[in-house]
Amino acid sequence: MALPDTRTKILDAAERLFAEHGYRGTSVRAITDLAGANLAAVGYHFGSKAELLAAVARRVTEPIIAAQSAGLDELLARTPDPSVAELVEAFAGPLFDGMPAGDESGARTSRLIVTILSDPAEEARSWTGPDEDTVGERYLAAFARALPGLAPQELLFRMRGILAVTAVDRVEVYNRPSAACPTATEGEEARRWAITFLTAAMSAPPTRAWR
Amino acid sequence: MALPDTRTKILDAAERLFAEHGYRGTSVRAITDLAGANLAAVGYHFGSKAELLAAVARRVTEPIIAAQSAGLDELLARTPDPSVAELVEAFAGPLFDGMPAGDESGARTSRLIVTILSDPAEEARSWTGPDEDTVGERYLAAFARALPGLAPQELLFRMRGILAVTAVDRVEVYNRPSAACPTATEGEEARRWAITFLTAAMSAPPTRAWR
DNA sequence: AGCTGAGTTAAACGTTCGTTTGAATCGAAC
DNA sequence: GTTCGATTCAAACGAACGTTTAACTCAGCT
Repeated sequence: MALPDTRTKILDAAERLFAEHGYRGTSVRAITDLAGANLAAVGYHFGSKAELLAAVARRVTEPIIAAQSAGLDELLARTPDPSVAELVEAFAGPLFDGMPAGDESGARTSRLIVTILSDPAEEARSWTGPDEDTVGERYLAAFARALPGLAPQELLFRMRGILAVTAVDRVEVYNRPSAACPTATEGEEARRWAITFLTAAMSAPPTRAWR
Repeated sequence: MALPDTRTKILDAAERLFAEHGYRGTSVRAITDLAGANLAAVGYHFGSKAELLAAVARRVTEPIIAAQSAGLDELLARTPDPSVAELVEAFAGPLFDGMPAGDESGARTSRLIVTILSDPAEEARSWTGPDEDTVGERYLAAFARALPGLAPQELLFRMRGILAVTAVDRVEVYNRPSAACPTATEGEEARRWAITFLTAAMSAPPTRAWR
């Protein structure tokens, strides 16, 4: 087996530590120690700690938004008007993938996303791949067709709710004190619970106008 | 008007800065500078930065859980078996209160709660008032009666979903680039959207057992 | 006037941080 | 064998951090 080079060793260590302790709670020294690399390797390979975070974030989010995009493509190839349940599954499902079995990397990447998205450090919000916006807008349009009569702002609110439920659940799974490693069935159960929870929520009739 | 003493001036400044930049992103010097107090005042009045965070968290969360508890009391005094919609309103409503009008303090406290709850720093999770557990368990029991046939674990998942939706929505409202101050109608709209979204989600039929 | 104790102050403590430096090391090309 | 670019290394840089110290202020009391 080819041993990984320093660059990916640093990426792996940073992914783990950023997920556990956040951006500000992780020192470059802790990353290079865990990676078995020299302190200056971060500066050499990535330029700065903030650019290292951007590289970690891109590596983690790329397969997820790719799966979301592919899922929507499949759906639209089968029918021009997918149901709310199908859209929820295609959108929220990839956020749960990579999780199951003893492998803890799935839970870690989920937690990493949440940690990055909720990190108050401005460095944690500046990486912005261009693709996740377009896939979000495509789903927005599909949901708008599946939910006629729903005001655009309320639809936006509900789509944020999807991200909220999936993200916070993953954090909770990761944080639970006992049984640190969720079993495969637990991960699959959470996925199914989230789908039913969110499908019902998205399918709710529009809120009547105020007053 | 009585000018506030140093202790509350520090509490106010810390609440604002913790909400904006998180625990690790806020220095004691920044707090005392904003409060117009001396650097050593934090150590004198609170002991340490971590204990200051605990004091801020308690001051913010106490009225919210008090309102949640009072709302449940009112509900149970009226009927022994409240509906899911009533329970959602009583539980999630106080998380939206204090928000409206040009006053930005409501949005700030909401963001503070989210920032603290999601902060990876261990100091941010150690304050734990004893009351919020009991009120959570009381709502759990009430929801269990209103939703017979729902497995306890799935019910727990759904209650976490309530917190997730309300919390993340508030962050998004606070973070929006344009129109930094949400108007009263926007705050009230978000509250009503959340109630319908969450009522539908909580009322979903139980997920069928896996396989 | 003199003492007391809570509160404030400037200054410094030791530590950790992200980053930079310049030399050492290595395999491949010539 | 020598040169070269890429990589790794130990060491140090200055800045910022949380905390502590000891002197100082000042109202309230005897």
